Amino acid sequence: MSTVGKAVSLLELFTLHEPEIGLSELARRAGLDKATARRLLMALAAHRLIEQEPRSRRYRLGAGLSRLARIRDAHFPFVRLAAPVIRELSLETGETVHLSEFSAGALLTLHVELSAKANRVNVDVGQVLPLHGTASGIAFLAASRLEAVGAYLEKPLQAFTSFTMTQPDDLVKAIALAASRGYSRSAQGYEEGVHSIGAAILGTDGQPIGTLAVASPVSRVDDATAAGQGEAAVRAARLISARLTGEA
Amino acid sequence: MSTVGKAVSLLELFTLHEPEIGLSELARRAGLDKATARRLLMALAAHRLIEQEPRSRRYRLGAGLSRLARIRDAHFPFVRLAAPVIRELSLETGETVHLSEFSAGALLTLHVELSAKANRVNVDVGQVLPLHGTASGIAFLAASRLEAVGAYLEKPLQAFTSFTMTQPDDLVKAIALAASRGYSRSAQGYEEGVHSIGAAILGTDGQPIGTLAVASPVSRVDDATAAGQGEAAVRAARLISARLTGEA
DNA sequence: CCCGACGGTTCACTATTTGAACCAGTGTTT
DNA sequence: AAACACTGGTTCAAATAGTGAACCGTCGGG
Repeated sequence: MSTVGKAVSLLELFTLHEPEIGLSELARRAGLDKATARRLLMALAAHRLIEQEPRSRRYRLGAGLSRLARIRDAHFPFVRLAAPVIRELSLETGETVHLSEFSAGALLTLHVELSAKANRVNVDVGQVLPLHGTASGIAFLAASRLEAVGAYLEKPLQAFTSFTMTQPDDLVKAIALAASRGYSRSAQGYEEGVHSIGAAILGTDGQPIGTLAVASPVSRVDDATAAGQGEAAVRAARLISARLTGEA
Repeated sequence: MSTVGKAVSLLELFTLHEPEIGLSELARRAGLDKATARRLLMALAAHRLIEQEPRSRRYRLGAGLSRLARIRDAHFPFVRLAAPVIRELSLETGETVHLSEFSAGALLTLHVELSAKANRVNVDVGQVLPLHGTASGIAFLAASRLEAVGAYLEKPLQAFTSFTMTQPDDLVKAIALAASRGYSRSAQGYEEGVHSIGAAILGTDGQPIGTLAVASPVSRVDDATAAGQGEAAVRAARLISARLTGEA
């Protein structure tokens, strides 16, 4: 791997649950030598992508990231515009709702609004979702150009659970159904016990740029509930699309 | 420079005003070979810190940055908590107000709320402010521990304008005055024609973590105006500090 | 139809990165 | 209090990864 890749993978070790990590631990998890990890951290720190807590000497993500993200968000205010709609949808459905952006062949989870219920689905910001096997992915493919779908189906489809669709034919049917309904439905295709309803969010050129999904425990969802969530998800996705393109 | 440093400096070429740049332009500005720049961009793109617009083939900052920034902000919600207060202060004073975070020996501008007036001070997100020579810096030093101030004064002080304080003695006096008043005042110490009032924002341990500053054209500020801005800045800074530490 | 941009690729050369072994400090266990 | 097991941090010869001049093909004016 390139040294740049190694440096970035150090950044990716930090999570919402573990925002500060020590040198040895970082080196261990990244599979790097301590000396190497430190040199990379110092290089990142010089540009403020990493900061070191002076007292504990532990490392954390730096202010430079906030800065760069602000530049990106100003140009492409996806999360900023979508967040309130996601929140509203979560309150309306009572379920966890997450927002993903398409990036490098997969969906990257950018924002999550958790259900208030005790029995809820937990999703982490940063989780990478495959296009097949998740409701978000199916919804995304259903809104994509046919050639993009074809290219994706060329590659082998990894199974994540025993429910994951791995046959291109099955996937094509699911995509067609999602296209006709406007939303996708998927149960346990990526994680056991999770039911999801997904809808695509479109950019200015009409191409999908991301998705939102309502995620519930399978036990809580029947066909009628799913249909209701679907309608709500489509409305929310359309609202975000409209705001992105400057309407409303 | 390390390859990591080069890669990050590519990221830093993107600004609010120029959020998409082509390969040759990036290489030129970073002082890198085209082949090198491309390899670094690919490494960054693999981790979604960079994206490439498929049509124009130009590069832009990637979704991975939003993700990492969200992790940082969740741990350390500085901008999120401060932004509304900054906005309020800008409306109240009618002037540009900017928020900075201390990082690696300097203040990094994270957020700006511009004045509605035609004749206003413009500040860019990402601008790095020195501790001496800016109202923000003086306010920060005034809230810092004495040993930190001493260490900073050891190093030579660069002059940015003919008004920049470069004598440690002068700086000590300015810091003492700021400490007694609660806010700092600086005219044209960093940029010609700009008058600023700064106030420090304190973290949970009582140590300063950043500043806010009201920036006006010098022509618009007399002593009474400055005093008013100072009081307002202190109130705003205290409010942000309180919110950071969980109060209010 | 040429010219000069552009994005992208190749490969011999070389400079940067690597990691085992080494400190020093700290807190726990014996 | 001595031994231990961690931690963060440093060094330098060996090896790997990075570099850039020269090369495509393409695009858009003049």
